Amino acid sequence: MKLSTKGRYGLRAMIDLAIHSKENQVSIKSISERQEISENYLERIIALLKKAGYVKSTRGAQGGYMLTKKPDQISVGNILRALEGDLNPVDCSLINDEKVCSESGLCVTKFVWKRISDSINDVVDNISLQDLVNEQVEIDKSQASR
Amino acid sequence: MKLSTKGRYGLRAMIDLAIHSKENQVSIKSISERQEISENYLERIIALLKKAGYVKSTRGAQGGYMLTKKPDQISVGNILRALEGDLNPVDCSLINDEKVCSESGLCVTKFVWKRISDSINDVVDNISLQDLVNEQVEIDKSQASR
DNA sequence: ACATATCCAACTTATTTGGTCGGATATGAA
DNA sequence: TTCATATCCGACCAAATAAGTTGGATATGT
Ligand code: FES
Ligand code: FES
Repeated sequence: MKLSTKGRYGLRAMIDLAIHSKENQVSIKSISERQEISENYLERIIALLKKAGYVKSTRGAQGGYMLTKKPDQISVGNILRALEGDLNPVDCSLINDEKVCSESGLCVTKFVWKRISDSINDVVDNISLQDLVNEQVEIDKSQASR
Repeated sequence: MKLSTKGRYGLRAMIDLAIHSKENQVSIKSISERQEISENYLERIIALLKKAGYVKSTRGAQGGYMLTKKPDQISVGNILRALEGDLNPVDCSLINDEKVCSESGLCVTKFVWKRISDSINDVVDNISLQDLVNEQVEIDKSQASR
């Protein structure tokens, strides 16, 4: 029941992008330095976010990445699902309508899984990237004044 | 972000025990047959539940397992945490006060992890084993009358 | 031309998951 | 007492997944 490093690193990368890509392109290298994540690995993570449509890129010198939308239009749920796949605690027909569970009619644990799933998705879909950026700005402010 | 088979099998085993261990001891073998879980593996899972204090055993012929408490005194959260460890999406100081996260003062993702964690635990702590037994009885009833 | 970047597939290594196996021990019943 | 039925328990194992690396191809501003 743990998120992988993809989800954790990827969320930090998106916060970093939201803060730094307002006008300029942001390179993998600079994110990697600020966030202390391996350049190579970060590249693969951002590729997933690009494929999911939350990030766009420009190649070549002075190139880099930017968000495709405003941070308040991207939820933490969007980001985590792009990186981790669905956030359901089990693969169950009731939740993701694949035909995984046989005899789902007799199954009672599915009610538990469904409620967990709903609650997780509810939380992450109601936190936007902008919310986290705001928190970060607050933290940085109080750090600066020490 | 998935539960392992331990959690899934274990919860089913506990429901089975709640239904069948009202007066008699219930053997691994019989649970394994009803739930279609390997005897050997189930044994290891139930050992965890025993260690956590939700199940007691009697050795030898006619032996087996019983619950230590009434099903309404055991929550799904109790069971899942005994089998899976904590249900937090990350190992973070804010949540489980191990000193895992360095610079937690600067970290903003922890707010996300905390809210996910709280919501999961809230759900599972508010479903009792008895609730699931009741659902199961309903399902069995409607199956019988077909 | 060249330094700076992204792009991308293949590879590697470490860890976790999902078991199995073999025996030791306990106990009710014949 | 013997035997079948159980739990107990540590060691072992294979497959899958996570986590990260490597090497090169391609694009582009200066
Ligand atoms: S877990 Fe999907 S129906 Fe039981
Ligand atoms: S994840 Fe624990 S402080 Fe950031």
